[in-house]
Amino acid sequence: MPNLVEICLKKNIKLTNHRKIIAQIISESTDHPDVEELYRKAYFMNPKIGIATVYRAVKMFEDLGLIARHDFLGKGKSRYEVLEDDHHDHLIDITNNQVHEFFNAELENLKTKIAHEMGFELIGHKLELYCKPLKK
Amino acid sequence: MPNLVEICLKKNIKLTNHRKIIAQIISESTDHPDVEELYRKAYFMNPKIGIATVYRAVKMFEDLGLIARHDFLGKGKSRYEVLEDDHHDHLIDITNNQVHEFFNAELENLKTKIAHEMGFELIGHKLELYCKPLKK
DNA sequence: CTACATGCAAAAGATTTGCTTTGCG
DNA sequence: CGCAAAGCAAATCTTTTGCATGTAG
Repeated sequence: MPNLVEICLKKNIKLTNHRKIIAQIISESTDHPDVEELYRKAYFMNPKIGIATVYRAVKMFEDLGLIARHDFLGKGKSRYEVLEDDHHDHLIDITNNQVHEFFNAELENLKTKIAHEMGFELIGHKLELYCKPLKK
Repeated sequence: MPNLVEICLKKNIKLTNHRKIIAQIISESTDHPDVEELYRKAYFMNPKIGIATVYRAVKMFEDLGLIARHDFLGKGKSRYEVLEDDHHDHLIDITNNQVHEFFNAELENLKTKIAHEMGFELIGHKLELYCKPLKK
């Protein structure tokens, strides 16, 4: 489990107290929280934190490439997760909106191969599988 | 090239004049237009068309499963394309934001297989490759 | 006449920004 | 003191909605 605070320390990214709290909350989350949820938890830790600070912090982390922003199902709301060195994709259970992460090497190779065949170098990628549970 | 107007006729979906214009514009587009672009072109065809009608029309077509909505690069703006029976994915050239479509059977099979292995039935999926051109 | 579509403007929801204040070196 | 960060509220941007009007069958 990657800790955003440690990552920032390692990269010499200075964190203010407010940003440290926000980074910690993102790190501890396993459910791809949105800004509202981050704000609620940050507010609980320190009621002096405003929502604009949360927005500015996630934008900063995103620009630094430390977290990823998602908008599962195109609901128009950004949800965040710490970016680790490895890459993973997302499977969304549409019956309960739960997000499952997975990694598949074959898939990663195929992505790169397809891009190459089309004359491109793969920089980033996003794959979301929308599913419902198999009936037994 | 699929024509949304014809698809609607075939499915007994009644189109008003305004919706017919909007459907036609979507069909003729190859560049995944956003609402603003659709509205501009529709307005050119008939200045009595309001932007709310465009929003209502694309929502209707989307709910009917006739068009797909994308938000490439998470810019917060919806862009549309006619949904054909076949499925394709998107490769976005980040140097000029151009969208290239592609289809890869191996990839499609792999998606289904991964979902199954995780205990799910694949309903929908979205894959976007963000790339830059290979240097020669 | 009835039901649905539409225009317009207002509302809503997410995010950004301007400006002033705060806080830490 | 000096500068970045943060709070707050206003602004912005996309999309939705309420309501009165228009239109087709």
